[in-house]
Amino acid sequence: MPTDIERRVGNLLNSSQKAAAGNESDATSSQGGKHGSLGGKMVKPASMLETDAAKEKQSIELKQKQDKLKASSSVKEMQSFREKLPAFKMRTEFLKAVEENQVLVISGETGCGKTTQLPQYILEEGISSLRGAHYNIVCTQPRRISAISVAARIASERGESLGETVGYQIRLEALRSAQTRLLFCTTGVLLRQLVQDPDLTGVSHLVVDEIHERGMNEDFLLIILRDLLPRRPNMRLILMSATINADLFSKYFRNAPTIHIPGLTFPVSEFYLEDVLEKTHYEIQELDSFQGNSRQRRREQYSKKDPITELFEEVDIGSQYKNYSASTRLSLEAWSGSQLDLGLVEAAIEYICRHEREGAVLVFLTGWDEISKLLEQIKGNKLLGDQSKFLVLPLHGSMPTINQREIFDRPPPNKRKIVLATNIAESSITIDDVVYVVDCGKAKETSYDALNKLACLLPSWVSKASAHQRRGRAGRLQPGVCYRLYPKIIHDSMLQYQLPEILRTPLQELCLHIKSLQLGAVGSFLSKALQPPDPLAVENAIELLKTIGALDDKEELTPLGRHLCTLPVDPNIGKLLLMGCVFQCLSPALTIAAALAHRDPFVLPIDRKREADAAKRSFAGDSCSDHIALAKAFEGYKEAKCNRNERAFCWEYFLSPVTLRMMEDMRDQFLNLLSDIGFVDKSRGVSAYNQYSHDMEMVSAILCAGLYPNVVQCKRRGKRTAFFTKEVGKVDIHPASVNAGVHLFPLPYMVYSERVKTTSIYVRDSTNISDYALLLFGGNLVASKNGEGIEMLRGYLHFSASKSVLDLIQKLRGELDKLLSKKIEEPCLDINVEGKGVVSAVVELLHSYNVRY
DNA sequence: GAGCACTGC
Repeated sequence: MPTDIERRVGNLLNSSQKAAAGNESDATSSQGGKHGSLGGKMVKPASMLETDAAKEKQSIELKQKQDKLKASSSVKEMQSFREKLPAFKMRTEFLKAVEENQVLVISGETGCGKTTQLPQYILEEGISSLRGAHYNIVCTQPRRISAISVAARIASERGESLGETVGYQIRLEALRSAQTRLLFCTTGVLLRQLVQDPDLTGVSHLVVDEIHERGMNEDFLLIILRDLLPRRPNMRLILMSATINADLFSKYFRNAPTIHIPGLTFPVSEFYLEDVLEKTHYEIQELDSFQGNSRQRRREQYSKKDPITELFEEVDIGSQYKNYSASTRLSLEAWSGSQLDLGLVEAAIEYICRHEREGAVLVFLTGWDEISKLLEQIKGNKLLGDQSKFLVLPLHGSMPTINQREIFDRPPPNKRKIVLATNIAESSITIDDVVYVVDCGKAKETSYDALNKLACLLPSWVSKASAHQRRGRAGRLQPGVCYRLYPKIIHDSMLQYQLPEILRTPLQELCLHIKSLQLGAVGSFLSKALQPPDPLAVENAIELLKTIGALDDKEELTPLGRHLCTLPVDPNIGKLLLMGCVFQCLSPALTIAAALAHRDPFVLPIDRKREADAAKRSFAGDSCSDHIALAKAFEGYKEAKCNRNERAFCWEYFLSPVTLRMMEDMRDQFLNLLSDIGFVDKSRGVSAYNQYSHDMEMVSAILCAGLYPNVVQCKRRGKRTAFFTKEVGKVDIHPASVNAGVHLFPLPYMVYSERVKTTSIYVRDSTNISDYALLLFGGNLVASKNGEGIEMLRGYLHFSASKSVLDLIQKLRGELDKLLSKKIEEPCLDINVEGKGVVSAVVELLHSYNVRY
């Protein structure tokens, strides 16, 4: 480091200490924190504030309105449709059970009407018996789309407009009013509401739908509810599950009674691999170990086969399949459970198109790569490649086709629609005209390796429940057929249900949420779960929260931790937001936080991926940062929007307009929350918080502050760079990153937000940062044992420099930490006044980096 | 040197 920098920083530091001493008397006072604000628009029934007389009046009005609507012809027509649903036969029994039991478990198969009818019965009955004003029914859904569509459906069945008696509330969007008595919301919204109202005082009936999916939010909610019920003896809890595993939930709630409702769907016949081979005469070729990509082969040999696939390899094909043709038996011998044979998929589709009646085909594949390859293969197929007869559409969460109407529309006559999808089509997207399903039987699934602190995303066999759900996608409007491209023996040995999400993901955000709801010690709280997570996974989460300063040694929330609780994002991203405010990089912090918390706005087109890659790189410039690329892309979008040119802009730069709009709303939400907790004073205008928004060094520094301890060491290996992290050693930069393929980096470290094991251990997003950024904004500094440097991350990172430089940095860091903890305790403190010298010293030091490593 | 399951506050 040049000596003049050392001198200047030293001077600045000295003057800062003087400035701080002089300012002590006129330090700004704290406004205190207003935690947990949701903008005051959440479940707070107007009835709570009203007198009994007013309630009585409201109940009468509700009944009069309902009676009037019931008499209308459209509602009568709806009523006769509703009476045909299997749920209708159970109406009386259901209402009686709700009356008599605090907890009730409903299991009902698809098409039985449980989601649309049961909450509606409670509402109708309540209003009819003049209890309407006292009712406040809340029904949770795991997905935003279902909260809206179910609420809309019920409003129309009742002949009302959405937002009157029936409404919905999802993040950043609500349609409800003072008259709303039945509210559909996402589980996440209800969990946030619990911060302000831990006893759900306004709720008379709580319906938790789709609990069989075992999402993290739903499992978390169930623990809370079991503890809450004794405090709310008048509240009713109804749990709804699509599968018949109701026993598990019933037992969890002290043997709560269960009601089963049969389904009403069209029959779907099914064929397994052996039948498909007989029908198609397709011959599976043995994977030749001497040919093809040698690396691929090696990987396959190293990776142990899963137990289900192994099981099939022990089957004696000759005797097991003696009634099948010789060619089928040969194919079964050659079949590899670990590698999907796209030729087989193609053959199955071709068979359907040649021999089956009309109707759309839905193909379940695992990911982008398979969809893309199969699409290419189909293009070259003599029959299927005819674009006048076949409309082949990819359907993947990151593909631009995701919002195209074509997916849902009926194709013109004599044209067959073929959709190549991931499991997005299993529950999130419903295509009504599907008659044929081709199921490869696998899906990419996250798992969490607590020992190595490693998240994995690997293809694995789906559960029987998922296979059933996929099959059901063929029978929505008429009888259908499901072609399963795996042997029946594989199906029979699949897990009954997928492992619950709480056992498959890192738990830091959940742990922080538990602390914010004051639910006691994290470990003992989670041990009460339906299926408690691995204690090591809990320990890892708590350790991380301690490392970032959200929890103290006693596992209690620190002032920083309390701020992080109010932000509906992962704790690291929350810290990024706070540091963005403090160091006046607010705009990029909001954008980057929104993208990391929601989804990447860059789409991944199949046919133009090189161009898409180049577009992303053009935003990054020479920053070596995916995060800065995000910020720049968003800036470009905002500018284009000012010129009413955003559609063309998104098209040109491969951005998703839907994701960008969501990001805009999320930025507003974050800004409001930051203002609620005092980190932003809106009266000063946002420009006051954007002084360094275009300063790469400062933006990188707040990224470091937020994303720590997610640090990668870049080590030069000849003409290339190799990357390492503390927990897993060598990692690779994800090929979709702007840093992929860069051989040499200007700075020695990276920070990242996501590291996932797929075909290799990848860091998905990264920003190249300097050692100064890490020394000032990373973890605690510890003097090396030999006295010749500084260590971080328990000795994993080592910084050596002259003693004078190290002393200086330690001193500056000490001042910075003091300033920051004061700021965290008093969010409205102006650090440019309070710590004038410290901030300028930090800025100067971050900019002094011109030494290439 | 080569890849991007899906939700949600």
